Amino acid sequence: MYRKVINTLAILKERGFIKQCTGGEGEDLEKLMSHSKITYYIGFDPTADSLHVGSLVPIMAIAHLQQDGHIPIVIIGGGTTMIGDPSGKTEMRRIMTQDEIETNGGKILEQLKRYIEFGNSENSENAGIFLNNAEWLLDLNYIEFMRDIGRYFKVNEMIKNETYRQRLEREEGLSFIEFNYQLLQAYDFLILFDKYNCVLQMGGDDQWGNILAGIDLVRRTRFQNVCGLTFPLLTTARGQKMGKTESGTIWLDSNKTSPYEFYQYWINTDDRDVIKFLALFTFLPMDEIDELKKLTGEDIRKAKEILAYEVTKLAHSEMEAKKAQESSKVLFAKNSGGDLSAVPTTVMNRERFVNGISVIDLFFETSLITTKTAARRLIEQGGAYVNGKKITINMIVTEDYLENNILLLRSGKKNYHQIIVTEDTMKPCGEIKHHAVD
RNA sequence: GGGGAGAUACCCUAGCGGUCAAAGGGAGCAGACUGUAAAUCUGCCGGCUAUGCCUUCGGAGGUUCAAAUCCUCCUCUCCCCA
Repeated sequence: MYRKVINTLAILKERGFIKQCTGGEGEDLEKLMSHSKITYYIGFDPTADSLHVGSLVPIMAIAHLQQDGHIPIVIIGGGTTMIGDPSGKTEMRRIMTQDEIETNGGKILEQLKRYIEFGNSENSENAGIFLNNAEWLLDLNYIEFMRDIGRYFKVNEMIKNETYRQRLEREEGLSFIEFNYQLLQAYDFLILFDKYNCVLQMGGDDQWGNILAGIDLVRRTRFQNVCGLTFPLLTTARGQKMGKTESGTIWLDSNKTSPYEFYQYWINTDDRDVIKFLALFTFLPMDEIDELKKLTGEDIRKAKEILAYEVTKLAHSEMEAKKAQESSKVLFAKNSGGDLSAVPTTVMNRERFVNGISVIDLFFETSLITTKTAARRLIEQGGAYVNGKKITINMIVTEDYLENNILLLRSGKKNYHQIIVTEDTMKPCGEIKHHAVD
């Protein structure tokens, strides 16, 4: 391991993971962590069947701590999701079934395994623990809960909380079950403290109030000091939410966002974000990152390439990262003859080209555009290319255009798509899905 | 429970009988410039078998030659009072 710094917290701090921390500058936590290995937890939202780039901050934070020997607990909010966290939401969230949550949770666990070690047995001293809080929330008895837990929450304190105050002030309405969210999350912390001696909860900065509520609950019921830590809520330099692009969310699931697209997302990082992202989303040592910080102008692209490669390697695999990198180099750095297999691909039968296929139809059948009107517009505006040549609206593409049974389409400056032509008439047409391979 | 306001394209928002596929802004796309960055400027921005046709203005009906605009009912949202 590259680690030179002993103090884990210092690592998180210097890499930009810490927004707020209990105990001033985190002295309490520092003390706790220096004495012994601690158990800490983060909750993930199981509302989607995949995590996305926005979840990478907590994931990396968990990984850093685990690499230092601490024991992570990941919980998915199977119980709390059924209520919906009002934090920062203007509307109530859709209520999901346990089934959906279970399924999503399973997929999320698989993704987390790339970053965090979860041992089923005692194969590791600090293997991660994966839990669904439905386990203890679903069977709660209302009266008992009110008596044992509810009594510790003062409504006048709660409504001072930013989360609730906004909702109350705007008179948008805050339903009683949403108001209870904080109690449940605090209760999670208490349960984890009791069962696993979990002493630290981490989360996005919007979770600060909920985390403090949990800390209070443990103090009041168990007379023990536990800690909390929040991550900054990241936006890109342009003010976009992390992981959201024009074309949608950047998922960790390779079926939803291919490794190539994933790589492209990162290599297109804004200049101003590169160093910050290297620190947060890769395990590169800080002194190396400091070196990259010296790059200016066009050279910053080198740092972006490293960022894209490293992050893709973590999320998918070294092989996928290499393929994505090579394909990108062929397309953008004009390294000819390289491997283009990572580029989004559509397979079509040779038959289609015998009589020729109109460029509108050709583009329409790829994921480059979604309607024929868009295809027409793209071509008319001069943004469509086949094999690097600008095309016109009436063009018909025939076998003559094929180069080794491949057509390379381009939309705009940087959206590539290849069409592979097959002789086999039995093979169905369609997009090829990319799967991450270890 | 009483009173009021509203639901318009991806989002915000105008339109309030024909000239409305629907102003403006944002987002997005394309072009120029560049470094697969940012900023800036220009064009596009419902769909299609495309100088025309089709479907849109919460839902269902109705009035009219003509409805996003008027009427009726329904659904939902917000505000004020209790």
